Amino acid sequence: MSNIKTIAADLGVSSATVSNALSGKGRVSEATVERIRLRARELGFQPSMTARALKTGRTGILGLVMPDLTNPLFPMLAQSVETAATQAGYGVLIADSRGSVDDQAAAIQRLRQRGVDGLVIVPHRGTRPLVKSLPTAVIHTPSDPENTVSSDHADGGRMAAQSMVDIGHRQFLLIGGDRTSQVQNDRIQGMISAIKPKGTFQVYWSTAEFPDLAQCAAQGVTAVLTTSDLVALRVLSDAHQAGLDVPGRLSVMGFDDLPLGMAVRPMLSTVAQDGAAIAKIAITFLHSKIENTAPDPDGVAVKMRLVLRDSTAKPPSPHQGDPT
Amino acid sequence: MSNIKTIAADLGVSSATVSNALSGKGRVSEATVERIRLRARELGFQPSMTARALKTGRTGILGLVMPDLTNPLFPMLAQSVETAATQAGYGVLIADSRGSVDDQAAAIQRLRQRGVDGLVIVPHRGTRPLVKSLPTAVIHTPSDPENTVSSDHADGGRMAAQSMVDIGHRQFLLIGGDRTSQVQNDRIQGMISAIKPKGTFQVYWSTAEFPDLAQCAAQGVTAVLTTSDLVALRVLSDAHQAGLDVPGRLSVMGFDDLPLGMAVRPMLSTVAQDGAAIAKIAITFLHSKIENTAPDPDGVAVKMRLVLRDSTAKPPSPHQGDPT
DNA sequence: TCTGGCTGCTTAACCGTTTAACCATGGATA
DNA sequence: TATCCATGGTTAAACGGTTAAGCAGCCAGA
Repeated sequence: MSNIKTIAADLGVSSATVSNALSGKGRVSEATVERIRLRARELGFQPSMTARALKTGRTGILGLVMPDLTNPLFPMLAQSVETAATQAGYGVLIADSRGSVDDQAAAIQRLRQRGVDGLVIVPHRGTRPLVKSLPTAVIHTPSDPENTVSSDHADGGRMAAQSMVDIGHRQFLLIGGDRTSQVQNDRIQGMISAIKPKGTFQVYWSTAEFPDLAQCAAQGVTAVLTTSDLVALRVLSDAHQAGLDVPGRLSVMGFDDLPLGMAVRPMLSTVAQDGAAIAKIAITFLHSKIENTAPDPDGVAVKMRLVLRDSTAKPPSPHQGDPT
Repeated sequence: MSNIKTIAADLGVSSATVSNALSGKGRVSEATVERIRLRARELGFQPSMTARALKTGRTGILGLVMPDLTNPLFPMLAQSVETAATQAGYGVLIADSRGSVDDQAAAIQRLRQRGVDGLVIVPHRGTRPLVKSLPTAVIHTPSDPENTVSSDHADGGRMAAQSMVDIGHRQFLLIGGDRTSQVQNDRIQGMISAIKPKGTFQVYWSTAEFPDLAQCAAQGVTAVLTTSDLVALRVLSDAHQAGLDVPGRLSVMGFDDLPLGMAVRPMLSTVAQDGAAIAKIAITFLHSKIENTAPDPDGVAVKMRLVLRDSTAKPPSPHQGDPT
């Protein structure tokens, strides 16, 4: 492997000059810079990140801590974060905190030992990461005071519900996945805020009790809003088994725009996160903290995008209503 | 931050002794080792991975290269790899090759620049990674000569099909996702090998043409085998819309055991990968290559596990058969 | 008593960069 | 002509570990 000294010796200059030429920092003549660049290219010179890290104290690596890598959102986030990080010149080290809070702390500890320059944390339900003396971006939900940037989940819920209200729905069923999730609570609250002025709703949490769709429909419910595509899929299945046509009789809205939404028929209407935007803001935030330049303070809540597909439609017109 | 010299100065020994004591390498008296350990603990000493890496030429980091992080299998694999790597004392740097072959090369290049000690590659469709002078574990399929370790996809397909043959199915519909995928081809071949002795089959590739289920059923097909849960989900939906009861009239088998399989009704029968085993073998392989100790040569093909849930059952008995 | 080997440490080089400090040269300015 | 500054470098010291080589002291064996 060629290093800075090889090049220096080759060209009869000092290694400092090579370093300066390549980084554009010191005072080196244009001609020398060219000679050095050329030789470096010829030799396929790759600076040792390790040596640089040792000297500068910066590894150029960011840690990505997620509660559970099997979380269906992980791929999207990982990809977005990786892309944004790469663009900003960082590498991404992953750490799975495997659900437990202790493991989350251990994972952070491991990353820190590896000398990461900063952390992107998707916090474990109900925990404060508490990372001291290390730049940290928390991706959670705007209602979390620790939040750095995230989707505006409440607004996403609101949009989803509002779109249904707008086309005539009045009686809603809201189904959350896990009642301990702050994100899902925010989504539900957003939905409620849009429904309240004109309609009625009931809330269920699927981990506790899955509602009887036939019964709900009989009572006049025409739209089911969920906090996750996975829950919506279950709703679609149950509706079928109950003989309720979707979207003819019942509209079903998912959340998160998972790949399954395109595979199921009817294709799921859902609310998508702008992972790219979130990741970019998070990385930019970290970068400015690491370089301690002025932080970019905007974009804490990233707008979600309503994706209307085939599982939602106008409610059945009243004269076709269920006679029960 | 305390370093090895702080401790050395504190205790009146040389930094070499501290290094030796902590790593258990040189000759240090038991008493001194204890004193050093104690002081290190007191100071919360964390050795600088960076400095160690510079001297030893080992970063203790592995790169994980995947064609597409939004691939539904990524979470499982990432989690397993992360777990196995952590256990072996490695960190995991991720790289998304975003589908394109060029990007895959670029991703590998980036990882190499960061000084990773080895690579776990899930190759892009139809490409040879071609990584020279860097320990590499390829997770693909046993039929790929470059393969280091992977699920025995063909055997998984065989198991899935055999289980259906065993309970009486004779006419099969096989649906692949992408005909250019070697993994999916192997699965299909495995299925065929089990069906051929006793039954008949047709193969479709869903990216090209999705079969008309009603028609297939009319022609006597009683079981649909897919190469992915996502495709199976589509089949389930279509079957519903065609009025074909699953599993009463049609059995549907997925592949990969994605989370959606538990959310849909009927719950999907599927074939699961043993990600933990694959990851462990891959990491062990890399580790032995890195330390160039004798490699552990077994376990190239990891057995898959048949998960029978509610979407598969005996075929309808002949006297209830479709009269058309 | 001398030799040899073991024990328990120290010394110092080294890994490959970065960077502060210094220096020689030449041209412009006073 | 003496002074000053800009230019284009060089030198050497870090960064924080690892590790080969060396060395003093001690004990055992001959």
